[in-house]
Amino acid sequence: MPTQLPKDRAPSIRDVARLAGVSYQTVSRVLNNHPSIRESTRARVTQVMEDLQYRPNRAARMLVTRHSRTIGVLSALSADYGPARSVVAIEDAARAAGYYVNIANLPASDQTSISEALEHLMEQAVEGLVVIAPQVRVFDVLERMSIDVPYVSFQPTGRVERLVPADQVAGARMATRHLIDLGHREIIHLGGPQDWIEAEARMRGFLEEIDSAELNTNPPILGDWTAEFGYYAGRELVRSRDFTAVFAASDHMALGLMHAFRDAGLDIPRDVSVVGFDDIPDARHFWPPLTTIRQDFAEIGRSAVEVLLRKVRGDVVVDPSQILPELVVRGSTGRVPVVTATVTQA
Amino acid sequence: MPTQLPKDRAPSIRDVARLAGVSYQTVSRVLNNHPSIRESTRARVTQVMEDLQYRPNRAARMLVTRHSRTIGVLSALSADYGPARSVVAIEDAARAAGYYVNIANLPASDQTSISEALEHLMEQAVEGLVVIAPQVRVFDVLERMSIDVPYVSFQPTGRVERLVPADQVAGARMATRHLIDLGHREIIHLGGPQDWIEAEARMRGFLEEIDSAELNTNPPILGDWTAEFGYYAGRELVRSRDFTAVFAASDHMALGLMHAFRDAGLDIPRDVSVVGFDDIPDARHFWPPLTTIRQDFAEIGRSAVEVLLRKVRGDVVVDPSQILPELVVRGSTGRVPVVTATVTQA
DNA sequence: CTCACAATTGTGACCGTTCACACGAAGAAG
DNA sequence: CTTCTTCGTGTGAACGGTCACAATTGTGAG
Repeated sequence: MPTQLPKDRAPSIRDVARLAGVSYQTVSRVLNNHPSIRESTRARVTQVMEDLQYRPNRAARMLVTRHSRTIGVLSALSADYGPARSVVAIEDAARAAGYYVNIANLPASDQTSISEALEHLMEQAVEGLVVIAPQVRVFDVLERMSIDVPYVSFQPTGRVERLVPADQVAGARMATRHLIDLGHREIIHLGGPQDWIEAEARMRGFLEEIDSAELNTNPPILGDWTAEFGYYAGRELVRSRDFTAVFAASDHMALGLMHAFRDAGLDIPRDVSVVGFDDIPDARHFWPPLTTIRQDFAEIGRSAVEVLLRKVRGDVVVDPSQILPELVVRGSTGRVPVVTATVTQA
Repeated sequence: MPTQLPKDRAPSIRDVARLAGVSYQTVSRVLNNHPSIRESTRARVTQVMEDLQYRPNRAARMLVTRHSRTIGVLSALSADYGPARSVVAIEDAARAAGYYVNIANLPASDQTSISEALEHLMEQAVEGLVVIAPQVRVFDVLERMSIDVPYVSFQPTGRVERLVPADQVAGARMATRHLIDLGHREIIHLGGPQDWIEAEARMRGFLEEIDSAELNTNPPILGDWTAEFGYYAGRELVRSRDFTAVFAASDHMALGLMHAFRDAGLDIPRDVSVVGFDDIPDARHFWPPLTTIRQDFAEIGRSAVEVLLRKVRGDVVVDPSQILPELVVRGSTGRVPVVTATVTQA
C-alpha cells in the first residue's frame, strides 16, 4: 500500500508532495493555508499528510521564518499558588494563540541566577517574556544584557511602562478600608519582599488608605510571602507591638500569622483581625476562614499574554483594562472590640 | 572598530568566522568544543563570539542534529503545590542538564484535551515527556497517537514499567500505620481521583496496611485533591459514618476535612485524627498543624528528569532508587479516646 | 480564436548549523 | 628523504521548510 515509504526519518514536505503528486511548494501552501489553492488539491494534500502522520518540522520553519512562536516565562517561587496559577493561565492563553511556552525558574534572585535564566530563555529564541519575579532586579539585568525582546510584568515600574493586569494598589486599599470600616485603628501591614513590584504596590495601597483615613502609620514588616515567615512575624508582633489588625500581603503569610496569634492565646477575630491577599483555594478552609482579596490569576495570565503578543506582533498595544481585585469577607476579620472589652485580653 | 558589521540580523557562525579569520567549520568546532583545535584559535574565536554577542541559532542546530534538547511536561492541576513544585524541580534539573522545558497544561482530563496538549508538545519536537496527570488515560492517548518519545511518570502502571521516584504505597502505609499505632480502629481513607496513579497507590498502601492489621476495611471515598472536596466529604462523613481517623490523600483535602469537622463541633485530634499527604509548606501552620507524609518533590522531579534523560540518550536505564517519603507527626493526630471518654462526645 | 489577466502551481535560492570528507603541515618511522 | 600518521583546518552538501519569482493553466472579453 505505502508507495515507497519515505526513509526511517520523519516524512517531510517533499514526501507529502511526491505522494500527492504536487510540488513541495504546494504542500507548503496548504500548510499555511494560502488562499489561492484549488480545493481539490488541498483535500488531496491534506489526506496524504494525515496518512503519513506528517508533522511540520518546527526547526526548519523557525530557521527560515525567524519566528519561534515561543514566549518565555521567567518565574520565581513558581511553586506558590499565585505564580503557579498564573503560569498555567499563561500557558493556556499562549497555546490558544498558537504560541509555545518555555519556563525558566529562578532558584534565587541574585544577578547571576537571573542572567543565567534569561540566557537560557534567549537561547530558546523566545519572542517575548513574561516576568513573574522580583521585577525591578530582572529589568536591570534585562537592560544590562541588552535583551530586546518585548516583555511584560504584572505591574508598571517607574521607568518602563509595562503591563498592569491587576490593580494591586486598589486591592490593598480595599483590604485596609475593610479593616478601618470595622473600627480598627492600629493596623499593621505584613508586606512581601522588598523588590517585588506587587509587594511594593500592595504596601503603597495600604499606606495610601491609612493616610487618607488619617490613622497612625505603623511601620510595615517585609516578609517573603511564606507561611513560615508569617508565623515568625506573628510571634514577634504579639511581643512587641500594639495592634488590632494585620493586613498580610499574601494568604500564606496570613496563615502563618494566625498560627502565631493562636499560639499566643489570641482569638481571631475577637482579639485581632487578619486579612490576606490572593484568595488561594485553601483560604476559605483556614481556621478561621480567611478574609482576603481575590485576584483572578487566570484572567491576569490571559491578559498578560494578550498584551505581550500584541507587542511581539508589533500591533498597537492598548492599555489593558485593569483587572479589579475583589474583597472576600470571611471569618478572620471582625469589629474591633469595644473599649470595655479590652479588659478581657491584653 | 567593528570590521564591517554583519547585517541587521543576528550574527551567524560565518560572521564570527570572518572576523576571527577562520572557516565557519572551525567556529562550529569551538562551539561544540571539539578536541582537536588549537588553543590559540579557540581563544580567538571565543573572543570574537563574545564581542559580537553571538548566540548560536537553535533552529539551525535543531534542524541538522534532529535534537531539540527539549523535554515536555504534561501536567494537570499544575497550580496545586505538588505538581507545581515538581514542575519547578523538573525545570531546574533539565536546565542543569542542558535541556529546555516545555509545559502543556491539561485544562481537563478528557481524551480531547489530552491529545491536544500532546500534539502541542509533539509539534515542539520534545525528546521526552514527563507526565504529571491522570496517567492511565494519558498513556492510552499516547498509544493511540502512536507517539514514540520516551516518557516517565511518577508511578509504574501495570503495562508499562516506568519511573517510580517516590514510594507512594510505602508513604500511605506509614500514614495508616501511624493511625493504627495511636489506637485507631475505624479509619477512613479520602483518596484522590480514581485514575491518578498516585491516588491509586496511596489507596493501595492504605488497604494493605489495614489488611495486615486485620482491621475493618471502610470503603474509601474518592476526591479530587482539593480542600473544597475535603470539606464536603467531611460534612458527609460526620453525618453518615463512624470513625475516629481519616487519612487524606492530600494535604489540601485534609484541610477541608478539618474545616468540616470543626464546623461539626468535633475537636481535632481529640475526637478525630487527620493525616494528610505531601507536607505542603502551609501544612505546619494549619489548625491544628497537620500530621502528614512528606514527599521530597524537588528530589522527585530531579530523579524523573534523570531517568528520562537516560532514556532519551539511549543509555541503560537503571532503576532509580525509590525515594522514601517520611512521616511528619504534628497536632492533627492523637491517641484514640479511651472507652470512658467516648461518653463525652458522639 | 486570440489575448489579457487572474488563478494555480512549480523552480531555485536561502535560513544557520553540522556532518562527511578532503586537504595541508608537521612529526615520526623506515 | 620518502612515506605514513596525526593534528588542525577547510569545502560541499545536507537538514526541511519559506520566499521571490517564473511558469503553467483556466477564463472571459474582443
